[in-house]
Amino acid sequence: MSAVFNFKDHLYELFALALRKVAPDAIQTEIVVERPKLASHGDYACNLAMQLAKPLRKPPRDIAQALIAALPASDVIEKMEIAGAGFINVFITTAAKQHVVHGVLQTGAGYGHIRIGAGRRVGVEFVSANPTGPLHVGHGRGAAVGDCLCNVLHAAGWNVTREFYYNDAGAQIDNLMNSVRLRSLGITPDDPDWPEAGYRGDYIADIARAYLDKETVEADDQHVHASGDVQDAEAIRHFAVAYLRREQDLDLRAFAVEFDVFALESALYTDGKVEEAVKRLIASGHTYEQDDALWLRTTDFGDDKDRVMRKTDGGYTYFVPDVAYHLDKWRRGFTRVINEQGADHHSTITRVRAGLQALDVGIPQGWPDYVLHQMVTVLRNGQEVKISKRAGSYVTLRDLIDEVGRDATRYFLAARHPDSQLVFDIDLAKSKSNDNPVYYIQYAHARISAVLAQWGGERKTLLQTNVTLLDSDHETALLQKLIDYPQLIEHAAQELAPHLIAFYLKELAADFHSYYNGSRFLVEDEAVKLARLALIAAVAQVIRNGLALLGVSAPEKM
RNA sequence: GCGCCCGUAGCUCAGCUGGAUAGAGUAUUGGCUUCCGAAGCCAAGGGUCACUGGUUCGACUCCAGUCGGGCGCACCA
Repeated sequence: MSAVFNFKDHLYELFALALRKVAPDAIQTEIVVERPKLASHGDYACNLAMQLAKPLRKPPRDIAQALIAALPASDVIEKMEIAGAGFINVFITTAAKQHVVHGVLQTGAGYGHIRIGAGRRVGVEFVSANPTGPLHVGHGRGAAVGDCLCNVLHAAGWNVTREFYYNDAGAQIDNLMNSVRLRSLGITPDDPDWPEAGYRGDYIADIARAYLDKETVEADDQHVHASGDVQDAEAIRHFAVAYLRREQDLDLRAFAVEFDVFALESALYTDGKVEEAVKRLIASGHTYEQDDALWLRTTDFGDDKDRVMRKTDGGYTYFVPDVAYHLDKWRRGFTRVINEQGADHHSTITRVRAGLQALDVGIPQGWPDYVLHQMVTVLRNGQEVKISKRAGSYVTLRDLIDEVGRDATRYFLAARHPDSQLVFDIDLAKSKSNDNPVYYIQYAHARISAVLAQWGGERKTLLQTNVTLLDSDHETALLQKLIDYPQLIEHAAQELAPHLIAFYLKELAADFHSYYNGSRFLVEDEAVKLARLALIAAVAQVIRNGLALLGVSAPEKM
């Protein structure tokens, strides 16, 4: 298949050649080829002439004229126009655009897969909830954004490893153990003796009951039997962590999110990785003893004050195992790592990066990358929802999935820029009507499926269909939208912005619905019929591909 | 007080590394089905892009400051 429909890169190359001829002394000038907002401005526009106006000291329109004259011939270009201050607007021939239909139908689920990742490895850590309670809506956002990001990076040609880190060591786990122990002894959060920091949710009582009933839970490929002994703190701790890990796994499964690696904080201690990292940091000379504690001079690496590594009581602060953990990631060969976390963890970034720099093992500055998502508030009947019976003080992910379904939950949590605070409107997500974008997109897919089913022909017929009849406004708009899809993947992967997929799909669905209302497909004229069916089959394919990236289903009937 | 994020239509939000007349959904108003799915389509109204200054041929976009909202500022994790 020799047909070109990556017109953007194609034009970029042509303009680069023209630049060499017109302005050999200014070949470093950045070339930008973009899609204009208005159709009257062509399919692609280049601002190179305006960029060159200053170095060449000539009017941009004259330079544009020269660039056009110097541009190598291309049979995909219908015409070029100079517009505005000196834009070169390029119009692509409809014939060239039509090739995309066969391109999509031939590559199928692979359409949109590009090679910018070049098979390089990237480790993406997300969710990483502590095993101290059920997953809540904030974790859900992390799961939806992180999973979609992984899918996008995979489509962009990266070799992605999904990783979940859980803190099964430290003070909060002591707190969990203690809360379960007290519950086992019949003490409730209402009791005056209940500790201030104790976990209060109903799930603590569930764990205590299971422990007393000597249940067995299966989590992380191991079976943990409860002894029922209320005095055995270690046994309670072990059981409680396993119990909550199982619950979180069930939540993730319900959300259709899978991980390749589960990393345990406790293992970093038992494997000696924490000790080793500490030794390296001391050897690096960036540490010092003060007030019976060991400090890391993070101010050497841009922090605003130094941080304690080893406390007076001999324990390490949180970021020390975190540094050890990231050293381990580095050694596992992840030259690129992306951590998707809630924005409330922001303060650790500087510390972890500083620790990694202090190790002096060749880790580049600014490694790893972070994607931080802002807080989620949940709305019902226009009121903010805070209370969940199970969790005590927040909305669980399971509640949301049960109430509005997996598709809508994933869509709504992934469809916003991670930097923006998110309002999750339960009533909107539940509504099976025109105000719900998930159904709007799925409906487009179901409509196409229905038409194709009614036609009843074979898919391979469409692969050979003559598509030169596709030239109406609606049809060329859809062709261009399909052409844009691979560039969308590239953009979303570069910007680490999975929400762009959701917006694209809404636009694609809108273009289709508009086309649908103005056209009939199962018409008498066989050539027209097959051409239109081929087009909408390609649209359905791209909707499927895009929804798959979001982890949302593409039903044939609704 | 310091750091990070945000501020775009009544509401929820897009706006790509600066580009041409700032967009969508929803809500409001008015239209469209003898025919493939009306969970749809078409149209209208709705804006000081928080504010001020700067950089630029060009600023919603970049920089500085102000105001407002969120999060974080432990020898917690």
